[in-house]
Amino acid sequence: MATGRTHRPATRSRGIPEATVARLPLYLRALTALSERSVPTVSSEELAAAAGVNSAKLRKDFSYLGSYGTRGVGYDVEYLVYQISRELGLTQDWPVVIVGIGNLGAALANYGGFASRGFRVAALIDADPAMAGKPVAGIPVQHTDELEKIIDDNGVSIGVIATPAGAAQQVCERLVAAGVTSILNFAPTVLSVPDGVDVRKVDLSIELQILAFHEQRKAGEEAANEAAAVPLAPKESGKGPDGDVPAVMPA
Amino acid sequence: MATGRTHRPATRSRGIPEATVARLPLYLRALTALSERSVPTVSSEELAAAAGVNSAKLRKDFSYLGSYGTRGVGYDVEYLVYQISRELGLTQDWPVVIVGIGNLGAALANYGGFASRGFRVAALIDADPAMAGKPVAGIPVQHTDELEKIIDDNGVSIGVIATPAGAAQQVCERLVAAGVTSILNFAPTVLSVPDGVDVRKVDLSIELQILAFHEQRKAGEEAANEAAAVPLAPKESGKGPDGDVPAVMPA
DNA sequence: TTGTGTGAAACCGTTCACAGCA
DNA sequence: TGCTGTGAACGGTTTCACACAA
Repeated sequence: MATGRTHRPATRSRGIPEATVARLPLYLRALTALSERSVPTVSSEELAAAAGVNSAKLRKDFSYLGSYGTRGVGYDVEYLVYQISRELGLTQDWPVVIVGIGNLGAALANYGGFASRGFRVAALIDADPAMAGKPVAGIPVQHTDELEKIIDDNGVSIGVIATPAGAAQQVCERLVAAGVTSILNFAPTVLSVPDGVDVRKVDLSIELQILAFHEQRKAGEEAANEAAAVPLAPKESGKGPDGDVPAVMPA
Repeated sequence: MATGRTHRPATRSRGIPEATVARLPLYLRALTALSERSVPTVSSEELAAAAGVNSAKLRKDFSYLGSYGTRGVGYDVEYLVYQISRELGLTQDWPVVIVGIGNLGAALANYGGFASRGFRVAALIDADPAMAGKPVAGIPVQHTDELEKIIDDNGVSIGVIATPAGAAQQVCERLVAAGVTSILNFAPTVLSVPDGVDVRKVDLSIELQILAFHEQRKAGEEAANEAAAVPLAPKESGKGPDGDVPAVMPA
């Protein structure tokens, strides 16, 4: 940094906790909104509220990046936007390919927030020959045969898999073999990848199931049909919500 | 349970750790696949591999549900499928509404895995009057005006928000006011909800940014242009990836 | 002998509370 | 005085390692 004498990097760069990394985009979004409203500075309290976290967590998170911020005042919005962007690697261009241009793939290609923040859809790839050449979100779909060439020509290191579950592992292997080292997986499958390749998954079905779990608990508590404090009660009698155990039983 | 004498519930039901709950759908998926292949039993090792976790974690997770499983043998697949389904609340029907039928909303409506596992798309809702009546995934889109009535008539407690960011908070408030207590949010905004309402968010842009962070780190390590072990080196000179700090600087 | 179930230890993330700087 | 930056306490999660049941 040219003029950054007052800001010593301290714990610089090595070992930002994963939980913190996952929140940086949240802070960045809140800061960008403030920046657009030309707000010059924010306190940890205000920014935390905008990002939906508590202020202690936010301050701790920022402390891993260095001592940006002025005691008694707060944080300089523009400066923080830059620092977080740089930390996340958003000051560079990330070409991305989307494989599997069904409903979801098309939605992703059209998603605006995708193209903002440094990500650029370099290509859309689908296995269906009938799709080839058809433009989606202004980008012509290319056939899977071209996958390796596309990755190579565009220097793609991030791939998005939006194929059916059955095709995902195979697509993943081709992406990795072609040089992709980060994968965002929308297919409902566990992907096996070699060391050094990052996979993040987004799974609608799993999210819904987690919600259902909590929803069921709420319903159960609400109608407190089981006596409130029964730590070790027998309650052996058949009391399933909708029948009993299925045909097959364990030994 | 009728014949479940051998399986004492132990820690039953109260307080399954959140991290465990989040993995149950993963186990369920792996078990369902085994079930379809008529595999009668699995060891923790095998199932863990299929679910992409390690076996110690899996056993610990299952221990919160009770002592299903036979020492020296493994777990009965069908029985576990049932127990996890019940724990997650998937033995009952969950009507779901999707609000915002753009590219993403349509993709969600068409997503098959959605409709499986107990979730049923009760209605599609959009603010655009031109969409009203148009069928998406075989379900006619209804106008936002009908939102409260739809929630009420169908006893909906889970809502999916796939609107633009600007509309999300307002839609959220209407859903909550109408009785929805679990929300899956695809809009890139922080939603404010009253206590007792669960929100889970899915954010493509955030996932990509997290990948970019790690990707950048890999690139930095690979080309180890900064001398390997320099814990407290000055390195003050301008060395930004693409220029230096922006115009606005902190005090 | 095999593989589950689980205390105990190690690890990570969050919250507290306050010293210290502008 | 106000708000950041951070050590220390806390709580949750993962891993270890082994007793114990089939």
